[in-house]
Amino acid sequence: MEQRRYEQWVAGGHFHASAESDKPPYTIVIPPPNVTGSLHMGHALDHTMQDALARRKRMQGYETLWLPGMDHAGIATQNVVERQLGEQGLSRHDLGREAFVERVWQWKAESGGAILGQMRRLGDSVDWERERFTMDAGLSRAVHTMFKALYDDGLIYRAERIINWCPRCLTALSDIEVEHTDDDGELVSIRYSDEVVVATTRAETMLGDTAIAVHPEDERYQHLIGTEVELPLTGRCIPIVGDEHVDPTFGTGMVKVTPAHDPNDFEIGQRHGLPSHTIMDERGVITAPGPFAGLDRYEARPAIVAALREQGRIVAEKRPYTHAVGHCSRCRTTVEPRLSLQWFINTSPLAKAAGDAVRDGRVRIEPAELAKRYFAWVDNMHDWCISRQLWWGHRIPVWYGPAGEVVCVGPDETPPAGDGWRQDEDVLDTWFSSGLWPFSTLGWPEQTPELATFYPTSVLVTGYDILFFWVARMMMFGLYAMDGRQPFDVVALHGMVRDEHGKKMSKSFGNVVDPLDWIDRFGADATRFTLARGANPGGDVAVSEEWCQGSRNFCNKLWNATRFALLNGAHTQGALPPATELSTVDRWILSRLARVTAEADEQFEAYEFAKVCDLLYHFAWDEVCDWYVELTKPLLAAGGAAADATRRVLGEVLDQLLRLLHPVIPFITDELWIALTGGETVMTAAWPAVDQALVDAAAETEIATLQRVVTEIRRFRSDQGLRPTQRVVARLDGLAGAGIAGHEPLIRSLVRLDAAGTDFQASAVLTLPGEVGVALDTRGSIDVAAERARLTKDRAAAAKEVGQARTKLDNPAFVGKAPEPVVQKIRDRLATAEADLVRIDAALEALSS
RNA sequence: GGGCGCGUAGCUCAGUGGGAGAGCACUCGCCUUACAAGCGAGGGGUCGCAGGUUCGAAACCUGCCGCGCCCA
Repeated sequence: MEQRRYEQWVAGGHFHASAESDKPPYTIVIPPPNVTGSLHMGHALDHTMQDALARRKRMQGYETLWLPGMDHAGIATQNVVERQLGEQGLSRHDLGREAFVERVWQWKAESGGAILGQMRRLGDSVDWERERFTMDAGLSRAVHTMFKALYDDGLIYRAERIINWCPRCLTALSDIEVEHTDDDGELVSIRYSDEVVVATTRAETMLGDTAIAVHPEDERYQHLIGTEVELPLTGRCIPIVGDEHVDPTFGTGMVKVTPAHDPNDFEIGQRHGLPSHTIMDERGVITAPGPFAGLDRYEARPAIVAALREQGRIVAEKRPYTHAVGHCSRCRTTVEPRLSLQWFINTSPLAKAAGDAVRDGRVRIEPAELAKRYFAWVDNMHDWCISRQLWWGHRIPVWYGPAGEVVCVGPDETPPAGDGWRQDEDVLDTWFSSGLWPFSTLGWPEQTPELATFYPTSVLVTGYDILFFWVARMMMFGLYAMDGRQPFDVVALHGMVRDEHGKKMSKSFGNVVDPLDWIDRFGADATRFTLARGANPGGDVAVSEEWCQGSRNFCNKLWNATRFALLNGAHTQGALPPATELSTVDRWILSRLARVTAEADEQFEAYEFAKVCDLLYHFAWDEVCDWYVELTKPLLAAGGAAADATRRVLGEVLDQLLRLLHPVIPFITDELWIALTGGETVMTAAWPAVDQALVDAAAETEIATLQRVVTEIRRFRSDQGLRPTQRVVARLDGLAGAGIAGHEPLIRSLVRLDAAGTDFQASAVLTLPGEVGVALDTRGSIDVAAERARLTKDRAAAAKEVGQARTKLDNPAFVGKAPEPVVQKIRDRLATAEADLVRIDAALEALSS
C-alpha cells in the first residue's frame, strides 16, 4: 500500500519544486548521506523531521524544495573498493590512478546509494529530479571554484606541519576525523643522564628526540638549561631548553621533545629552532638507522624499552597507564602525528564570520542552548588540513612547474602547457565539498534561477554531533562564497537515536534496530511517528519495539475512526452549518479543533516535533475517538437535521485532523483522507487554518462538566463491580443547575442508565460536584463497603486540598504578596473542596444509616 | 585536565516560580453494534542529597554525590 502511494506522489510531481514559481520558497537540503551507507535510525529520525517540515510547508502554499543527494565519502568509499580489489589480490597501485577511479565509479553505479531506495520506503518527499552527488561535474566545478577563490585570497596555503596521519589509510586526517579514547598504555621513566629523567608513553619516539625541555623557572633544573645530554641508543647529543609550556608538576618536570612526532613538541621545536627527525615511514615502521629500523611502531616500543632496561635506564614503569589516544574515525587505527607537507585553510577569518552570523541573529540555532557548543568550536578553530592522500575525490587543482612554479587553476583554466608540469597528487577532504552543499547543489558558481529562488535555505536539520563537522563548515563556506549570505536561516538540531534503555546503538552491543525492519513490520508511518514523538529539540530519542507498536496502534485507531465516520455518513460536502444549527457537542469539538490547530502550528514553528505528536495523539485518541465519536452515536441515532449537521462536522474534524497529521504520518493520512473526502491527495490539501470564530468557551465548559459527570458515574459503576453492559435504572437530578440539562440523553447513553419508572427504588445515591445527583436502582446489590471506600478516598483528597488551601490563605505574607489572581484561585479551590467535603460527608452518613 | 549537559512514576522522557504529567509497563472489570492493535476504571513519585533565595522551589543560587557527551 505504502509503496504504491509513494510512486503516485512521485508520478504526480508533488515532490518537485520549480524555481520559476511565484509562491514563496521553502528550502531544505538533505544532509548528504554517505554513498556507501544504508539507512539507519539516525537517518530515519533526521529525514522524518525534514519530511514533516517540507510536507507542512507545501500544504501551506510554499514552493517547497527538499533536495536529496549523497557525498562521495573519500576514505570510506576508497576503502570499500580497495577491499574488493584486495580479494582479487590487487592493490589500487596495480590499476593506476585513472583505472582505479574508473573502478570506483563503476562500484557506485552497481552498489552505491542503496540508501536512496530506502528513503522511498520511509516516504521522503524529496525532489528526485534534483538529486546531487558531490563528485558530479557541477559540484566538482563548485569545489574547484571555491578552492581557487580561497587560494587567491591567501586563505589556502601549503605547509609542513604535524598532522593526524592514519598509517592504515595512508592519508592525513583533519582534527575532527580523529576520535579520542582513554586507552591503557604504559608510562615509562627513562634516565637519559644522572640528572635527566623523562616519563613517556611513547618510548619509541625517543629515537627522534632533538631536545629535553624544562620549565624556565623550575629551580631544580634551571642550571641545566643550555647544557647538552647524550641521547641513549643513538649517541647523539641534544640540548636542554627552557620552555614555558612544560608542566613542572607532571612527572619529573622534564619532557623529551620529538618535534616530528608530536604536535606540542613541534611547537617547542619551532620556538627553539630545533631540528625535526622523522623516524617512521608512512606505515609506522621505524626508519631511523640502527637496530630498530624495520620494526613496526608497536614492535619497536618494547624493543626499545628492553634495550634501555639493559642499560639500567628504566627507572620507573606504570602499567596500565590510561591516557587519551587518537584513532582514525574510519578504521580505528591509532593515529600517528606526522610531520608532512599538506594543504591547509586559514580558518580564522572564516570562523569569525561563521560565529558572528549566529551571534547577530542571522542564523538561529534550535534549541538555542546548543549555540554555546557551536561558539566553543568556531571561536577556537584550528587551521583545517584539507589534503588527503587518496585517489577518490576532488584532486587539488594546483600544478607544479619545472622551475618550481606553483599555479592554481580555476574551473575554466587549462592546466599550464609545456613539459615538466605535474598536478598535485592529493585530493580534498570530503567535508570540503560537503561544506558547499547548500549552494553547490543549487548550481553555484553559476547564477542559476534555483540559486536565486532557493538560497539561503530555510532550515538545516541535523544531529548535534555534526555541528562541528559540517554545520560550521557550511557556515564558513556559505558566508564566504555567497557574499555574506548565510547558507540557512535556522539550524534545527536533534540528538541520537538510542535503544529503550537510552543506550547508544552499537553493533558490538547488539542493540541496533534497523528502521527497514520496523517499516516492514509496523509500517513507515508507525516508524516515523515513534521517532517524531520522541524528538525533543536537541535531545536524544530512545525507541523500542513496544513504542513502535504503540504508534502502529495509533494509526490503526485513525483507520477505525475513519471507518466509523464513513459507515455513518460523515462527509465534507458543502459549508459547515452555522454555529446556531450545531449541537453543543459539535460546537465543542470544533472549538477544540481550532485550539489544537493553533497549538500544533505553534509547536511546528518551534521544531517541537515531540509536542506536536503528543498534542495530536491526545486530541485524536482522547477527544475525538473516546468522547466525540461516542457522543455522536446517540446524536446520529436520533436522526434529523441535527444528525445531518453532525455528519458534516464529523467529516470536518477528521478531514482537518488528517491534514494536521499528514506531515508526520503521510501514508495512512493520505489513504484515509482520500476515502473521506474523495480528493486527489492530502499532500495538496491546504494546511488547516485556525478559525477563531469556532472557539466556543461555553461549549467547552458544558462538555467538560458532562465528562466529569460521566466519569464519576463510570467510576461508581466500576467500583460497584457493575458490568459495563448492565443497564441500570437511575434518576438524574440537578443537571440544570450544572448547566447540562440538555445532555441527559447523552449521559444516559454513555453510562447505560435507563429512565426511572414508577417502581423506582433508589439503592444508591451519588452526589457529584456541581450538585448533580444520581439516584440508582441497583436492585439491592449495592456494595456498601466499596462505596464507603470510594467516598473515604474522595474525602481524604478533599480534606487534603482544604488543608493546603487554608495553610496558604492563613499566611498573611501569601495573601499580601502573591498576585491577586493566584490568591483568588486558591480561594476558589478552597470553596470547591469545602463543598466537596460537605457533600461527601453527607453521602457517608447516608451510607451508615 | 577544560567545557557543556543530565539526575522527575518500574522503563523512556515532558514539565523553568503558584494545584506533580505523558507513553509504555502494572492492577481490576469488560468480546458495549469503528476498533481486544480495543473499551472503562484504578494503583504508583520524600522531583539525586544538603543548604540558600522567595509569601511560595521539581524549576532560581551554592556545595556535594552519581551519570553522560564534547574538547585537550
